[in-house]
Amino acid sequence: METPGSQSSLHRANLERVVRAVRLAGSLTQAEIARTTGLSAATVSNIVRELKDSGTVEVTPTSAGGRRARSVSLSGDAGIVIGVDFGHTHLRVAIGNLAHQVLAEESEPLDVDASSTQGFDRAEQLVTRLMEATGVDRSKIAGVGLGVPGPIDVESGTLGSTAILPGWTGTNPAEELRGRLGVPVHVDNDANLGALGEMVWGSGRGVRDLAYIKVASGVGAGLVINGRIYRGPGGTAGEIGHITLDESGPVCRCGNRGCLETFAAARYVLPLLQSSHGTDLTMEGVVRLARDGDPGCRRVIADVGRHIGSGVANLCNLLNPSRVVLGGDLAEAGELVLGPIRESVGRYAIPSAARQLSVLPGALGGRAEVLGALALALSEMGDSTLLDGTAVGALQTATPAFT
Amino acid sequence: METPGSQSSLHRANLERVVRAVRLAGSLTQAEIARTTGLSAATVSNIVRELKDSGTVEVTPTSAGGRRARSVSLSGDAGIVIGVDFGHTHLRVAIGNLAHQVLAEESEPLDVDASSTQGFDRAEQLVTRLMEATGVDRSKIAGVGLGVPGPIDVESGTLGSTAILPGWTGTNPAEELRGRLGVPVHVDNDANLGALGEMVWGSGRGVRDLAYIKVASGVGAGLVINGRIYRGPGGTAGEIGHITLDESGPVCRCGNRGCLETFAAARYVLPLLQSSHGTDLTMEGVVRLARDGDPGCRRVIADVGRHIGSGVANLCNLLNPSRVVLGGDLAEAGELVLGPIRESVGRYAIPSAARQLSVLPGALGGRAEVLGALALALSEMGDSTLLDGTAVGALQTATPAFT
DNA sequence: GCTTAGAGTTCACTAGTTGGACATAGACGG
DNA sequence: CCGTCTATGTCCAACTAGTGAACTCTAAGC
Repeated sequence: METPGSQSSLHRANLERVVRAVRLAGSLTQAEIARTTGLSAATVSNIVRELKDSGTVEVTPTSAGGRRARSVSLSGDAGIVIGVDFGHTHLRVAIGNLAHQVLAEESEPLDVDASSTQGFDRAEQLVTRLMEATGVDRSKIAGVGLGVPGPIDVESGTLGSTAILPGWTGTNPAEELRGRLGVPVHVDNDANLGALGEMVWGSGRGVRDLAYIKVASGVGAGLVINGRIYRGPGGTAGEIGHITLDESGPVCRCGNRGCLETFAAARYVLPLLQSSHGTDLTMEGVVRLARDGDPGCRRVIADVGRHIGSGVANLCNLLNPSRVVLGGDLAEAGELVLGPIRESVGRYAIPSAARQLSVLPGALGGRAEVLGALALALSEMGDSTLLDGTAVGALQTATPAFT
Repeated sequence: METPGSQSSLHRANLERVVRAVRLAGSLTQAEIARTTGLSAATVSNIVRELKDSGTVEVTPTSAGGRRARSVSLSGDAGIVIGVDFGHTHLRVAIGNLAHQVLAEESEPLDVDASSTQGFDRAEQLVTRLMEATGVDRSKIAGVGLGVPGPIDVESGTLGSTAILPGWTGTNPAEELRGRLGVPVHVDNDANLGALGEMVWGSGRGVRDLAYIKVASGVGAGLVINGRIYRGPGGTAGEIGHITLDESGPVCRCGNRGCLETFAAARYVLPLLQSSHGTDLTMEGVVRLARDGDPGCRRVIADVGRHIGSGVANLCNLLNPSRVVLGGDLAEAGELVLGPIRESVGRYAIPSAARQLSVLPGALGGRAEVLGALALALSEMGDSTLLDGTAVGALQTATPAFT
């Protein structure tokens, strides 16, 4: 069945080429498809017919302006994907279609200490509710992307260190959700998904090499290299939170001293303000106070920024990305934290690496991870879900918007 | 002419598939080619005939053992590639064929302060001499890989900071050599080429993600990610020498303080031994003395190792490679330096990242860079030199042994 | 209303892969 | 020593799929 060098494989590649072109552009006429893909008009004509028959694509008879151009676009209801994001304090679900449009999105608070069963129950309920709200049939689900706030082995789907999610010890979140929803579930950690989300929909659009730094209760980074999430052979790439900034600094939960995390993560930073600002402060609260002018909070945030900048400088020297996107609660602080980051990067990175680097706040806020989960589902579907007429009848390109 | 989705492109892909299979295996019968590539026997038959006619491949009429299997192998003289490596104190040239065999190799001392013209003259002479020694016709040269010991913009071929190679200011080494040899020249810096060399022929075989750390007069790293050299959008990835280990450490030539380089590079380390061991010490000398038991040299090398280990730990946390290969003069120290590196990595990297990391000495010694230059020439030839019957008549696969 | 130019379709042609038939040649057994 | 067997490589007819050219269609512009 698999004939890797045959004409049919060429045909499939051409189908994917067309779908990718349409997805990137939103909608195109056949002539435009022919120009952008380099295929001949005749071939495009055949391919579009085939895609139309399989329901992957919609042809709107008359378009704007011109002579008689029929515009081709991905049919929104050919299939949908679902993104699920478990955070430390929330659960978030989004539903999108193959055209990269978000149809519905909702979040609700969720206690970290909730048992995993309870978490999955809530997730399933929320998915069901949103599916009903959008009115799409459940059989249309083509895939699910799942985000968890901790180290996870993408291959096996098992959680790494379970110290972070105590209630989840021994569970396999992807398997769990697959069992409940009956569709393939792809899982990754929150930093990687944030990177993916910002890359497809947010501050990382058009960039092939970026680092997404998420500062929350921990500090993590999602790395995009050559347009793809890079996880490393062991799956633990991006652990920027545990690079050493000061060998004799505070002891970190990882067992070392002076990790970036001990200078930047909420659990180490908030206590600094306890005596002056009370004990029930959150990172969000600190950011809000800082924006309102509170000098102590401003100082703390600037210090955090400087330390993050040191870490980012090391990252730049090693990887030389063209963009760094800051996510997590801290990103809300805007220039209050970005300024010090840029300053530190300018000081500690070699000039040629820092020169063409831009440091931006994430454009998606807390939505980055769910949307990244959507993107994960879309991209993973890529080459596995073929258009074999059956099932969703959908045809997806590999790495949708990553070209 | 370029029809990205046509049958001819499929045909070309199949040609490359066959050549790649043959290259990886050394020699194969047609039936074996059919099995490994998944193509049908008939197609293989046609392709082999075509390749034989174009001179890319040789068919030895009778092979070992079996019925009547004719074994197919790359014809050694279908085309050759040349690697040229400029070091701080030497010039090295190697000649190889398309079958990944090194035909000749030679090095001679070269003063860094030599004018660039003199350097290129010497390189041209050495190439000519080796070509005569191997008896291969000059027209067979398919490509040249060139290594320079400093930052270079691979796209434009221009040298970056010329502080390191003062006599070379304003030259474009690739252009220069292209002019003299009349063939395409591809250039990269020494660390990247060392990584490539070790990956194809040395300690990095079979690994898709590795870092090659070269410690010489400076400290640099060549990163291999997903089987390809990663240079970063700005071309300066791998600058591990300038990650900050100690914010109040010694001032580095880059303008910062406490860079890894100030603890590990020859120019900063050798002075430590001046008062006790005299002034005309080289890194090689220190390594030799250390191996012979000199306690001062041992201590210095161990300290260097510990600092390198700190840098490598940061690199592991960020990139999580499966292997780190140590190159440069320092690698000769073997366990004297690798031990402390491993120890530091174990201490400063998070356990899950360090767990499946192996730290090995380079297997190629000072040859890593030239051989990497060969590999660069081979891989760059890949998709640009098509088999259009003309010229070398050669057909190369993209990224020869990197699959 | 006529012309025109770009859009999409049809058709004959061609490139290229495939399965099956066929020839070949060594190995094995009698 | 000879027939049989088996795997190899080649040839041929069938089939798949892309392409250029001719053709049709529509709306804009004069």
